Amino acid sequence: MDDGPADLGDLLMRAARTLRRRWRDVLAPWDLSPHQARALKVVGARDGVRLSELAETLRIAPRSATEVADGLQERGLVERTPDPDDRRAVLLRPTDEGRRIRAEVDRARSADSEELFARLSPGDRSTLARLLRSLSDS
Amino acid sequence: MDDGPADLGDLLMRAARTLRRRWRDVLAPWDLSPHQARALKVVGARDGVRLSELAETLRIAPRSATEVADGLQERGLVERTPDPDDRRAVLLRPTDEGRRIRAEVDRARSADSEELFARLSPGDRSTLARLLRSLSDS
DNA sequence: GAAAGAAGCTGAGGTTACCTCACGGTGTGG
DNA sequence: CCACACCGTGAGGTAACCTCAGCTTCTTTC
Repeated sequence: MDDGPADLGDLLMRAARTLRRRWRDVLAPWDLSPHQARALKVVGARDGVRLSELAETLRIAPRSATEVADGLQERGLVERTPDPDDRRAVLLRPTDEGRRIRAEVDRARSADSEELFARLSPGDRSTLARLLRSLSDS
Repeated sequence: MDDGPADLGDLLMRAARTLRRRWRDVLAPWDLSPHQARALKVVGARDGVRLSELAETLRIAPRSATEVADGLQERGLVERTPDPDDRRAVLLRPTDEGRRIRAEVDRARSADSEELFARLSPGDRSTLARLLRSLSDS
């Protein structure tokens, strides 16, 4: 009942938590962790992504990217192929199944996002976008 | 350089990540995890907090609250005292040191928060507060 | 005024998602 | 061609969660 936190930081965190929880729920049917979903999206985005690129994009250590890739590969969503240009490197690319799942998840997520932000008027939404944009990163 | 994500959900997450990272940095001097800091704040808020209350406030399992409390107790920031009204229960209360640290952290955090949100005009700040509030939880 | 059950905390042990370090295979600049 | 940097991954560790079981203590119910 106390909608207490007058502090903007708290409010931002709280809203983010709501969104994160929702996203987790949205993802549940596919049994993907948020990170895996994000990785799948990255891998699907352009064709052939190096582990190191994935690590950088996800902002995790290279070793951890290996693990995320393992998880996705076990589920048959991505496959590892050698990089023809650099035999040290491995390229990740989505399988057909991976592409399909990626599309489904994308759809579900944006539908959910729509639903959440439907609480705001269009004007409010664009205001929010502007404000959040100016807060991101330095 | 790509301020790419047109999606409000992404923007919100991104802003939250910025804030979270900052908060972690702010906390670093005291070697406290975000959760510990939050717990310390809760314990300091009203005098004598049960483990179970702490768990509920932090939205973690009771067992996990025990661990958070352990951590804080090891650092000498809180102490466990038996609840006079219910001998099953344990009350957490801050030590003097705990109170001191709590105040310092509070100050540092709100200073940092100020600094971040200073990018926005006062009007924008209150608009943001309103919008975030309406997004929180259901 | 017991006896049954619920509630409070914690020990034991597991999971997840990270990490660092070391290593073998591979490119690259002097 | 050689020293060095870089790629992915095995090994092993940590932090922060979790569930389940167990002990102690209320509370309710007959």
